[in-house]
Amino acid sequence: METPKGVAFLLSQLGAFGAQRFAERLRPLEIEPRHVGLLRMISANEGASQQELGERMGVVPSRMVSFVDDLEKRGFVERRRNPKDRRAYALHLTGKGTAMLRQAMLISVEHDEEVCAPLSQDERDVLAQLLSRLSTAHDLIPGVHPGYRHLR
Amino acid sequence: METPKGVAFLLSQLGAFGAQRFAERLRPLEIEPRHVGLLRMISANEGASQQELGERMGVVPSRMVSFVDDLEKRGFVERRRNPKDRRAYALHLTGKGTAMLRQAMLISVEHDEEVCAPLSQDERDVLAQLLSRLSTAHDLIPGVHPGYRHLR
DNA sequence: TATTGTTATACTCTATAACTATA
DNA sequence: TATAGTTATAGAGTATAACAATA
Repeated sequence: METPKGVAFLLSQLGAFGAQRFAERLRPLEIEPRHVGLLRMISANEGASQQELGERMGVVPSRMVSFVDDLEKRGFVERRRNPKDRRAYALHLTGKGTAMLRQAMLISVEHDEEVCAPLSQDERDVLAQLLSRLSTAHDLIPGVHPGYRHLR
Repeated sequence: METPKGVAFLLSQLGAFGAQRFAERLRPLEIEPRHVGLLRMISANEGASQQELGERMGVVPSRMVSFVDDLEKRGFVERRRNPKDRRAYALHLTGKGTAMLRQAMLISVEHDEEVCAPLSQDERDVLAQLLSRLSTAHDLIPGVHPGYRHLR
């Protein structure tokens, strides 16, 4: 029974490897990949409520609480009461949060450079294009990682 | 702050998506992706000891116990005492285990087909070749998923 | 003493469901 | 009654360390 050389296995293997390396790179900032994802999500949807974001990311409400707590404790995010509906919060990045997001994005670029280092520039372009098409064709949401999702 | 379009994120996103789909496909067999990995590992290393395999897969000894337990309970694997060293087991696939592995490999091929469906045959070949090169360049072990590894 | 496998334990993560406050 | 957010809780997964048998 030979070793699988399928594309799906390689994607999963490389994806998991890259995610681990990215987490290591972020460690000095005392932040995790999923927090970067949430910071980006808030930045792209300023003022959205917790559950709105949770729905887009596939995160259950109770989990969103501690998730946002993490970022609020560190001073990266503010929960502002929505005067129109005082049950809901409006989430906003603080200056500190914006700065942290920017740093994380820089690390993300470095990380990408490391992952693609074995390829020429042309090859990277081809790879990026093929992966983008797969991602789109399988209805994956840009910037949303399926690891956030709970199945079923 | 724009959506990341980096290769590393796409790999992680597609890899996680594919892993979830593969797990769904295996569900009727009441087996999980990691068990398939272990079956394959045993098949490729008949007679190896638990800890030998654990070392190759990056799985800690205590975890290997319940891992192998799972497969033994289902009758897929046999623990045979090694007469040369009666502390160690020699792991072997049963006929049932071989049949299950074969079935899982068929599903794996179907799964690969699904993941690659949006691409032409030529594009799949290009993608497979680029991913293989990345995997090799980053010293990933063929058929061994980093998710089995504990970091540090 | 060292090594293979096992068990006990403690810790983390997460989903479900009950709860509160507002609507 | 319904909804946003929260808390309590229980279950799964996993690593560490202590342990038994054998070397």
